[in-house]
Amino acid sequence: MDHGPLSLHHRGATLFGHRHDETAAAARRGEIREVDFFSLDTGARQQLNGGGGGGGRDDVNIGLDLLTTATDATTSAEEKATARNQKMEASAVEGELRRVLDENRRLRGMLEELTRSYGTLYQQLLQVTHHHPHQHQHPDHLMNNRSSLPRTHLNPMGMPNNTSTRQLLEGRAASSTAQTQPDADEASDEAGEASPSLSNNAGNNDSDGKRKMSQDATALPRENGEQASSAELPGRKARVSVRARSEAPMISDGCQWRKYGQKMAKGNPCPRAYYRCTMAVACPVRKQVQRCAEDKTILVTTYEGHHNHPLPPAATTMANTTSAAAAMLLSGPATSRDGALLGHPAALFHHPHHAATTIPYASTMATLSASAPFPTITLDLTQSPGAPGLPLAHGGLQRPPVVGIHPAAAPAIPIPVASALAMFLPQRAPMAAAANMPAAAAGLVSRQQQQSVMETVTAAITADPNFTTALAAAISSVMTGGGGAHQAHQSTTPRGGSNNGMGGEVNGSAGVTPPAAAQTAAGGAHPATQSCTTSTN
DNA sequence: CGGTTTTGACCAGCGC
DNA sequence: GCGCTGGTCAAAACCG
Repeated sequence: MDHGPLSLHHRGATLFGHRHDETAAAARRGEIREVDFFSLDTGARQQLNGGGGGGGRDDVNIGLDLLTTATDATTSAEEKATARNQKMEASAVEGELRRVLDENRRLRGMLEELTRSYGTLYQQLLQVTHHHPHQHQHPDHLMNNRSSLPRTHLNPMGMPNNTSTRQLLEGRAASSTAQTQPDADEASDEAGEASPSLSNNAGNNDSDGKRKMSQDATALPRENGEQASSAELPGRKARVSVRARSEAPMISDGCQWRKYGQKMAKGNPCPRAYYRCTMAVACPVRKQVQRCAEDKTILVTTYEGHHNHPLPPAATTMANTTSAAAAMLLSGPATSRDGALLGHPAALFHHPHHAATTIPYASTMATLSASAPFPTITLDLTQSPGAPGLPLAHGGLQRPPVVGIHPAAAPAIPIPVASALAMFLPQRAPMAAAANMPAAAAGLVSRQQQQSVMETVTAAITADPNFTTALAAAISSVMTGGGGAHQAHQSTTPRGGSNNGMGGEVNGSAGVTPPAAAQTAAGGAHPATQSCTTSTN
């Protein structure tokens, strides 16, 4: 705001004057994205054209001249002085532009990066959660009672579902815990979840059933005709709440939404808006948008339901986040008690060997609230390490950011993000060993290799200011290092033959489970998330 | 004109 | 049973 015409003016000048060097350099550093560049370019041009009929362009030309004619021998001394001044000004402008560029880039890429990062993180969390033996200590019926319903809502944004992830995990878990029966059931469960819900809502009108619709609609029919057990716990639906700083009335998550209601919620002067997805007919996904009462710059978006249609790549990032978060919420110990929910992942993350490892750029708190009417996980994207309003200030670390998992009624337990990865890594080998894996497969993730991978992960994350890239690289390293075990586990899954890990998931799903495949493909189509998505799936 | 937003009304769940 | 609250519906208004 403060930059106003000046900044735009500067942008224009620099864009025209330095795009060949600075932009290229920035592009090499990965700091400038195409969208940012062109948006700025457009904005600058608009500003230039709109304000003074080409006057801005003259300034731009001056800027160009500064660079090209400053050493011109034919320039008069006066012109040289002027050029010198202008060059200094250009330098200042350049610096200002860099700052503005960076700010603009961060703002524009904020949501995408956040969602992508957290999607990845929570897929990791999901995986870790599934590693936890507690999950398999619960009887199958308990799992069904609690998890069947919510799991139909696990993909609030219709991400490539967690099917592949869960298959992977369940495969590991099955081999690690030897409790194959619940896993098999869950696997079939997931097969059902991966099935399209298109047929489900084909005859469902909004006018029929009202709230029942939102429950039944999200209780997708299983592939084998089995009905989701939504009726078992009609009042409990998984929700994923995302807190993010945004001046916009609604965060752009890649989906199309139609507002169908607005309500004044108790205790909040800001109205709560209700949206439903309009990307497909009868898509059951809904979301609520409300500003935080305490800080109106914080936008709280709560997702609920499961898309019954493929999503654009942009939407899969949020899908990854919300779905994995919901999965983490719901795939924990088969209990709705906060303490248990807390204990499960927290115990995992407080690994003595890795708890001290931190990732510099993660900056969120995840709040599990199972005591609410709906089990809700809140992803707080406002816990920025940088300045307020710049949740992903790439360079502005001020404190070790953490991911916390805690019940609503308890103080957050900060968990170093790398612990998630750390826990993800070292657990693989022990789990593999416990699962009586082939020695060759289990040996792929030896202690030393774990350490090496961990170091690689840490190095990648700490070296790259781009958290997403770093995380992708980290996870790629993880998957590369543990790929053997991974695939060995994968082969134990009911559908392991089709989904042999990472890239295989995309390819395999493309012809196996059409809707999930479409979603998976959509997710995989995201250039930046591909490595993460496919790796973790 | 079709899609979206607005807004009052309705309904269900829950606590007292 | 009653009131409160959250969630949804649906008609009217609005918009491109």
